[in-house]
Amino acid sequence: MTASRAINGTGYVSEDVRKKVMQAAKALKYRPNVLARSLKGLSTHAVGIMLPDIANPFSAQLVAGIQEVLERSGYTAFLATANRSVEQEKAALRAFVDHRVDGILVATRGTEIGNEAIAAIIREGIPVVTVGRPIENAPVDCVTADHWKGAYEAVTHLIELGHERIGFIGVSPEHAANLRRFHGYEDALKAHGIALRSELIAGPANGPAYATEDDGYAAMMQLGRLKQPPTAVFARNDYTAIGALRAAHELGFTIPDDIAIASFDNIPIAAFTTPPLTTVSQPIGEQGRRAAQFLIDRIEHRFKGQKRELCLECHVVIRQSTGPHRKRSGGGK
Amino acid sequence: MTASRAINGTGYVSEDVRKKVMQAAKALKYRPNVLARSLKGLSTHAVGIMLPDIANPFSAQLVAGIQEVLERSGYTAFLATANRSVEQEKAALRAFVDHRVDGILVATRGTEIGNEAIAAIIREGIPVVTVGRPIENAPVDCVTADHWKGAYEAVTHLIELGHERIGFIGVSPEHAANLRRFHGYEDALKAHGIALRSELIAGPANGPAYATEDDGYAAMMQLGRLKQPPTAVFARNDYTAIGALRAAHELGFTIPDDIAIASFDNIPIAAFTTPPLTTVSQPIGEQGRRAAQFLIDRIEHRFKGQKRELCLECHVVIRQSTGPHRKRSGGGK
DNA sequence: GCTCATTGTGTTATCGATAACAGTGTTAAC
DNA sequence: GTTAACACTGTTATCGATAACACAATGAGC
Repeated sequence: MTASRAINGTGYVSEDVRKKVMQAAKALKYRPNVLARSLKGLSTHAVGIMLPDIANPFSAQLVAGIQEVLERSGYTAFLATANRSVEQEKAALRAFVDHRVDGILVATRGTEIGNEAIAAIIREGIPVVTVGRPIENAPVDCVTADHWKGAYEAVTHLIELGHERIGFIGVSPEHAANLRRFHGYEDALKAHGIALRSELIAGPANGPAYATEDDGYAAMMQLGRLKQPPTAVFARNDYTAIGALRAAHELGFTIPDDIAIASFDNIPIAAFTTPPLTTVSQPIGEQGRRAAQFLIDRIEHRFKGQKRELCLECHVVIRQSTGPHRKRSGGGK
Repeated sequence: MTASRAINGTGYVSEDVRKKVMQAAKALKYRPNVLARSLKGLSTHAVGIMLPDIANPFSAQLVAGIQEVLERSGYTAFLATANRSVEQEKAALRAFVDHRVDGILVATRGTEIGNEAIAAIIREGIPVVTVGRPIENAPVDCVTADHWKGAYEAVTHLIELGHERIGFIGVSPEHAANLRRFHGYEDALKAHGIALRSELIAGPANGPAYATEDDGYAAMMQLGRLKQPPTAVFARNDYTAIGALRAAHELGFTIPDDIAIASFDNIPIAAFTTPPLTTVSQPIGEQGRRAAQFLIDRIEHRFKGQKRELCLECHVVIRQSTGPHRKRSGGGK
């Protein structure tokens, strides 16, 4: 009808009629049916956000950043969680597509299958932007933090404190290859002329997927029982570091005197552990804001290039878990 | 077409045709258009979950519980966060309704306006179930934990340790009336013949809405500077308690010897503060599961009564922040 | 006065799924 | 052998919004 024109302000409508329509709309509490609209291929003004999980303080800050930008542009966000199950992730992505969101932000860890699912969505013409998960072979914009550099600087910090036997906790040697944080560790050692020792690398064997507190506990137990344990470890993330702390205490090590621990993420708990953790902080909110902007640019056809990638800086937060290193009586080869 | 019958398994379709349709569907990667379906008033098999925010570990556990049940019944969940803004909450609820979810789970704190928005949704025929937020005057099912009893038991624990001057942190005396945790505090004192002293109640003046770490800090500063400070405080939630801990340390109080602190929620950090917090744990996952079941019962018309309310038990987790009370030299009137 | 542009309004068709109905053929019942 | 019941399949109309078009009425320009 003419009503559609009046409400959307498109085409010719006399002021007179327009007012009447608006009044009637208010009186009847009219709300346009988003579904009917999108059935015709129009925008739903909704975007989906795919998260690894919700417990994660990372997710919270990321979503806050994303929402800030989305709201400003009139988009609504629907969230979904994968809970580390590729099945759940695929189901949620499908649900987003089925409900015709205008675009999707993906912040889960990468897997082969997941990447294929994302590529399929792109092929359907729905824009996708990932956070912390660059995707090869598909025109998917990506925003990340420089995990490599963050890890590099944290490990350099350990080296500058005098450590030479520095372990890595949170991934098995076989799966370390595609973990940027591991490369940062590796390269920092190399840059200071320290040889990489695979016996100082410990973590779960289930691929590069994730690493939990329990994984950290197990890994530290393994390293702590070596004839010559490391004098410092870099943990892949704070949860892993917390598990490592627990193991170190049980083994009777004093932190940081016997073993210094640094990690990654700077989650809130990291400031409250005993001792508080030295860890790498990444600009999460900013990643969310940038990613959201990338997505909106795609949705509104303001950016049509092949692929944009953005990498933001991290910084090391120094706390007591790496306090000044004193050589142990029998230690230091 | 006949295709619809084949795919949905309704009405008569010969086995022969059914197979052909299924094959074609697979070949074309056919996905039914949920929107078109719901345009006809049918189910979208999606439900909305309205959360206060995401940082909250409460949200995480709640969603996990909810998802568990939803998934089993073939529903997809879309989450949204209110971030303490009634505006955002209303916008998100409207978005859920616009996108025709089958039902909504609401876990935000109550406000007058929010309640009215929920009542309006119910009137539109969309089932709503709330968690921890009973709503008067509307047929909204609700699942809660017994905050009253939890607080009652925590405060009783303090009393049994010998405390008599027990403060309450996290709400101003004027707004305490509709806070169940406060009533638990009040009634525990009364039951043990201890008079309520309004000078020992401190919290933000901005209504019963919420209380943060900063609120806890400010409140403890206020109580700690009294001529006769309390020997114990009960904090409305763990964040508030953490702020209170910080203030107490700054004021030079030793916890628990000078002031014992108990709180509510048992968030993960609570086990890692110095000293670890005695706090009340509520069965969050179970609340989520029950609420989800309530909602599905409504959606699938398996329950048609006026209103169901369910209240689950809490329990006190004793840690070092309330360690055995030793009378202070000059204290204890 | 005629043509044409401009402004305003109503009509039809469409998106995809499906309910309701209208057919066709086949078998069973009396 | 006629009627009735059943099995199957195709047709039409519908949900709500809107693009595309058709049709008025008005005024400008020559």
